[in-house]
Amino acid sequence: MTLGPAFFDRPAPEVAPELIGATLLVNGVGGVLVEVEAYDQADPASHSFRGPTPRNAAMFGPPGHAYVYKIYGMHWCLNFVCQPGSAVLIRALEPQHGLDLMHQRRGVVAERQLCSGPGKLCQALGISIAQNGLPLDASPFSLSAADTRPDIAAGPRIGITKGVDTPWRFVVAGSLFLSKPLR
DNA sequence: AGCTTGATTGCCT
DNA sequence: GGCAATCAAGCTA
Repeated sequence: MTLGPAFFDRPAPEVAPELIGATLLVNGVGGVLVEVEAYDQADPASHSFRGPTPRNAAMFGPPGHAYVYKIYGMHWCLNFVCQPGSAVLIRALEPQHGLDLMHQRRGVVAERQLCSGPGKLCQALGISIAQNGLPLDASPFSLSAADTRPDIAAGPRIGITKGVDTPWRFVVAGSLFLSKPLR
C-alpha cells in the first residue's frame, strides 16, 4: 500500500517509527528503511525551530512531500514532511533494488555501506535539490508500507548539538545496514 | 558585509 | 579516535 498525505499528516515522532520497514524507491532504486529520525518545530535541533525560511520552506508545505537540503557544503539529506514544521530524516536503508546503479554512484563494493547514512543514501539513490518539495506518492518516488513490522528500537539522534537526549532515532533492531549501532 | 556552523563522510594516525 | 573537505543558510551588525 502506498503511503500518502493522510499517513504523513501527523506529528513526526508518531510517523517515524511506522516508516521503519517501508520500501522506498527513487526511479526504481532503493530498499527497506531501517533508520529514521524525527524532528518537529518545538525541537531546537530542527531546521524548523526558528520558523519558515527559504531553505526549510518544504517543511511547512503539504505533508507527504520531500524536504531535501545540503549539509556541510557537500552532502544531501532527504526528509519526509509530516505536519507543518515537522519531518522525518531518512538515514539508512537496506538496499534491495538497483544495486548496480547504487554501486556505480557510490563507488564502494560493500553492500552495507551503500546507504548507511543520510548523505550516502542520497548519493546512492540519486537524490539532490531537484527532488525538494516533490510528492512522495508519485514518480520518481515510490513508497510502500511494510508487509510485516520489524522489531523497532529507539535512541538519541546522531550528529546534533541541541536536543541530544530526545530519543527520536528509530531503527530496525540489530540491522546490519545502520549508520551506527544504536546506543 | 562578514562570521559561524552544520540532521556528514572518508581518510589519516 | 581525530580532523579536513567545502559552502551557503542564517545570524550579527
